[in-house]
Amino acid sequence: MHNIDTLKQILHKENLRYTQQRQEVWDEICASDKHQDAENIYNSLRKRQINVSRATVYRTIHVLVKNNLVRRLNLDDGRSRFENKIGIEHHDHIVCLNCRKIIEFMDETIEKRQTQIVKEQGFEIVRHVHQLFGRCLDEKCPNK
Amino acid sequence: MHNIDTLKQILHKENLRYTQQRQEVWDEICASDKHQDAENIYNSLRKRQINVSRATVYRTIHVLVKNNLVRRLNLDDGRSRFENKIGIEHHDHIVCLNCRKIIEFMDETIEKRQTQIVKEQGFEIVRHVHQLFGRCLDEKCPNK
DNA sequence: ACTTCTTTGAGACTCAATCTCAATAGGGAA
DNA sequence: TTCCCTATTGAGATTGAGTCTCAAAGAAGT
Repeated sequence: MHNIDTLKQILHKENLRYTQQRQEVWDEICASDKHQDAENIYNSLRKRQINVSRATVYRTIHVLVKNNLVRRLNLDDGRSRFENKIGIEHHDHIVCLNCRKIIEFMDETIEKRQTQIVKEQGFEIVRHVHQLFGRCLDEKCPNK
Repeated sequence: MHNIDTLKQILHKENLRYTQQRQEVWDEICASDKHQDAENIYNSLRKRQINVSRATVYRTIHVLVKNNLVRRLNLDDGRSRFENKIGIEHHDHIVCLNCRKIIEFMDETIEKRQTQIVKEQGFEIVRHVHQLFGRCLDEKCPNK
């Protein structure tokens, strides 16, 4: 399973040990296409009888984010959410303010302009945040 | 002073009373072109012998944000920052990860694409967040 | 199996932000 | 002006996401 190798590789690079808990946290993030927060990840693991502490969940996430296996999302609701980055195309997010549905988008024109703007300002870009908040027209959304 | 009228107007609309504390918080946000957090605002007022509590600072900010006199910025550093919106052109932000310098930018092309994308996805846009994080080339930046 | 050094878990702690509630103060009516 | 009603304020308690501590458990080389 490639997930095991990916993890082992970055742990080795960081001089960290390969442990069951770290593997479980990484698996949990990969297993879901939802944008889970730390508490969700913790609960999902506990529900599956996997013993991991909150502290370990948070600590593992840090390592994964630092090494670009995982992206941290801040959707202005007070907690971070996480998504697997491995084998996933870059994208940004549209969020429904009513039902919290998340849609991914990616626009070449915006990406290019962005790079251009940062260069003009004499910056070396590291990352960007681009989120569109609105109301969706979904039937099931409390909006309608 | 137009700031007084602007505030009185929205307070009236919200069935809230015009108070000295609310005026002081609003003045403080208008007085600075920095992107201050709530604690900064609170401290600036205290330093000027103005008695306001933290609770009142936070409560007032909510009203100002809700009524579009103030914009809340979340720059991923754990606390909100605020900027006056009255008489200010729309813009987004570039942030230096080293010195935390903030530069404002605005790009018509991006704004248009954004609106288009949201429409395509069947959303009604309410607001957006667009932030570019990187490293600046400023002499004084701990980066160099 | 031994040793060394890392990791883990439980719960204490931090910090921004919110809430509580008694005391204070707008502001309309008379 | 004074009265009255209700909103607002301030001090401190509380919340909640996230971090830290430290003793016990575990990885991994020898």
